[in-house]
Amino acid sequence: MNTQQTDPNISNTDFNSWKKSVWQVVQGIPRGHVLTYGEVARLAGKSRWARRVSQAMRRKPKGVSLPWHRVVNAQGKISLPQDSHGYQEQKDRLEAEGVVFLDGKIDLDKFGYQGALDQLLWGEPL
DNA sequence: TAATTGACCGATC
DNA sequence: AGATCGGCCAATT
Repeated sequence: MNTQQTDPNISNTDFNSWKKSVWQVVQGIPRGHVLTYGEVARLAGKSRWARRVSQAMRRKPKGVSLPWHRVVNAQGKISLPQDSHGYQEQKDRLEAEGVVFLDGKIDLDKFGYQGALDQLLWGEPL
C-alpha cells in the first residue's frame, strides 16, 4: 500500500524494485495466516524467486518493519533450526495470532493462502 | 577483490 | 521413495 523505503539506511541497489512487491505481499497477509516463500514469490510476480524472498527476509533492510513471521516454508514449518532464537520468536508470534502448530507444523490448508481466501470470502474463521 | 553462501521451491534424476 | 540441481543476487567471508 505504501512504499516503506523512507529509510536512508536501505541499500540503493537492493530493495528497490521487486522487493517492494514482496513487502506488499507479506504485509498483506491477514493476521493469523501464513504464506510460503514460493507463494509470496509467485504473488510478487516471479515463481522462482522463493530464494530471493527468504533472503529479503533474512537480510531485511533496517527501517522496514515487516511481519516476517508470517512467512514459512512450503512444508508449513519454520525454516530456522529449532534451537535458534528466531524459531522461538516466530512460533511465539504466530501462536499469538492464533496459528496452531501441529507437531511443529502449520496446517497450510487452514492457515495458508487458500485458507486465508476462504476466511476472507466466507468470513468463517475456522 | 573474488568466491561462497544462503529463512527455498519445483522439476528432474 | 529420496537425492540432486537450477534459478536468482546481495551480503558475508
